Amino acid sequence: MTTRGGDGTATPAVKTRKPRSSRTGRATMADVAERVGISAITVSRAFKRPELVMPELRQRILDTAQSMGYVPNQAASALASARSMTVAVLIPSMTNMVFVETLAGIHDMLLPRGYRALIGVTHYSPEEEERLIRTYLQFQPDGILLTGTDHTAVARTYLSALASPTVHMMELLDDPDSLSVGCSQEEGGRLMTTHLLERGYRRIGFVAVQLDPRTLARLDGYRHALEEAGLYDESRVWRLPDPSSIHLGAAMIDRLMAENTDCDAVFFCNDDLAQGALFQCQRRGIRVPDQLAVAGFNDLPASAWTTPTLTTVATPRYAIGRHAAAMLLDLMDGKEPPQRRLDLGLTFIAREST
Amino acid sequence: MTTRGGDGTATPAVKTRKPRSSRTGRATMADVAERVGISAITVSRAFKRPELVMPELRQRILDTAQSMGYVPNQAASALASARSMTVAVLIPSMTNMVFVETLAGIHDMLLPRGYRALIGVTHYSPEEEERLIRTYLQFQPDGILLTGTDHTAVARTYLSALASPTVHMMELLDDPDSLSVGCSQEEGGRLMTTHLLERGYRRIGFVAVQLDPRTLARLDGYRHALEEAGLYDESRVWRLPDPSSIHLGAAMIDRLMAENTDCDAVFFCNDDLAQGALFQCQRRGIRVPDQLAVAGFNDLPASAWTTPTLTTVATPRYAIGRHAAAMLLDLMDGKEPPQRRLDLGLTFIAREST
DNA sequence: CATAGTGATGTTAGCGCTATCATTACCGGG
DNA sequence: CCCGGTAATGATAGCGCTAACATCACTATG
Repeated sequence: MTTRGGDGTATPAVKTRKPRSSRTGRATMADVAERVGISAITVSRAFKRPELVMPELRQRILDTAQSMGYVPNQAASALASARSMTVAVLIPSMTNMVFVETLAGIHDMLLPRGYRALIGVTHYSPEEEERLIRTYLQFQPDGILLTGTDHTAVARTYLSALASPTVHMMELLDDPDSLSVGCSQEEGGRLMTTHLLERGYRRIGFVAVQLDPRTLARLDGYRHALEEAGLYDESRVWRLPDPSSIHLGAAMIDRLMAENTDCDAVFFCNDDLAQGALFQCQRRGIRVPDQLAVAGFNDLPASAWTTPTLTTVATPRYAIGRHAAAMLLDLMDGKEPPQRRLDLGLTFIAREST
Repeated sequence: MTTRGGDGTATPAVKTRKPRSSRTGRATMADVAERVGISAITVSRAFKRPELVMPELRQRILDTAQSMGYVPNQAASALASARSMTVAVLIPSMTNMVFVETLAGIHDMLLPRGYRALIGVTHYSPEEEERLIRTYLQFQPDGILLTGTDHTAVARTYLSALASPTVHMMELLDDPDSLSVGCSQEEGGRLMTTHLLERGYRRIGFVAVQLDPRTLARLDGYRHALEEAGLYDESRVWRLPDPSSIHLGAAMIDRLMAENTDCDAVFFCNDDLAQGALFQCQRRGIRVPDQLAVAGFNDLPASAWTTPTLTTVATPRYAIGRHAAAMLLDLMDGKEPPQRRLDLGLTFIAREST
């Protein structure tokens, strides 16, 4: 007495097992197993838990698989095991070397452990980030790496509800429930400003572009340092929402000259801008640092080679990527990482431009 | 009379449906269907084929899914439909802007069509590329984008056997079975060399680094142009396997000076090197282009700002990414692309350094 | 020499979704 | 009023793999 309709299909038929090669034409685990004369699970183990299979048999399985052009199906594996071996990584930009180097650190830590990174670019927009989180959650990532700490409310809901381990990179979070690896952008801004003060500059300007949270934190550091010295002047701060570029840095020099600024030093929120500024100063015959000091942030490769070389603050982005990935690996293994908030510090680099 | 052993399990039992939330704690399609009071397949259709579901029902499904925090499981979808909606993209380097911009073009074309890119970095090694192809084939990508045309024999076997549509980027292939989008690197080398000859330079050097096929093709173009002019001299060619960098370009200037070269112009195989060379010339007081002309390749952003500005050849890498992705989309739709070999050309840019 | 232990392999069931076919309701035309 | 056609939804059966348990052969132990 089954719920199905009586005898239905005359007889269950010969159960046409036609294992050889799936729909897609690719060989399956069952095909390999049949050829070797064993069961599929042993093939699975030969790949995933080699120590459980006798060496000679294992070798025979691998050889056969190779000769049949067998490639494991990751989707089937992920479905059956509930582990995608994938980490979603969201960064604001791919044309900014800072994030690319962070990615390199992440890759170098994840790949040897068998994890793959799924990279998404948010273009500095929390809304786009939310959209990407939604998309990438479909891949059931075993972990998530996010840049920065400003996410939309909906994004936060997704992340907490689905409870994939998540680590925030670049900025540091004080919330004890969250994990973060980075450095204090505010301290970086303060460090540079203090240096400029020590060098005797008194009318220090600041150029902020993109206006992402990290840029604004640097601006805060700059402001605090100048306020403490009683030298902060809002009129020496330029805020532009445009994306950063060498071109924009050069244009800012033109603008400062046109506005007849009284600045004796300008702190650009990153090295791209500062390099553009140096190039334009050279073009216009503005003597750096005598007439105008120029400072940057991040320490890009070219900054050690411009004329004059650029004073800047080096950020440990490769290390940030590595450590964030390492922290995530701990979490994915169910281990508690040594620290939930890892400050990797900054390195101030004094060069000729100040 | 079934092949299975008689009545076996006493009665088919209550078929313990415990649908609410899967192993992973996430809501499944069945959960959403149950809540709405419909069958799972309709939920599937509401997401994938919305035109097949009545608008009000569809809205009710989407709302319910949203409220339950339902996220489709991509692995299950891929397994059932044999479509991963994923494209594997292999590039040689991520710190080289050229490839990053290619990636941007690929993304911009694929994402709106619902495809995701799985990015792999080969570090200019065909062996590493082969390894990555093997790894990424596990994801059953619906298409593959490769950089360049030199792949290992094994890699070729994988690609032809598994027959995922594949497009080669950057270089052009003459093989009518393969698809490629790019520009002629050889022509680029020839273009620049011809320009230098026209400017009156007669002792033109060439610095090749990394020694990847594209660099060597540029070198070929340089050699052919000089041979035609009867001015080729092997002693003016420097070949270094090192990765490209500003630092190396600067070091090459030192080396040329130390070797007391008679070159009146040097064609660097890319802009990074050429920029480093310009920086170092400035440092050492070598007048460019009077004393020594400097030329690059690729047209990076900074090349328009150095002192002097850099003569170079602009490569259409963003367009290459876009067109390669478009070609792949055609193939994945089963359509034959308009052309199997797409030359996007090059733009010669004369500036102050020559 | 019975027994528990260990190592190697197999059986079964089901992950969450979609292809395929089936079903149902409703429509207009002859 | 029957019929075929269409639009909307459902039932069933897997996709290819692995978790969990089962089995079997062999070894060490008292």
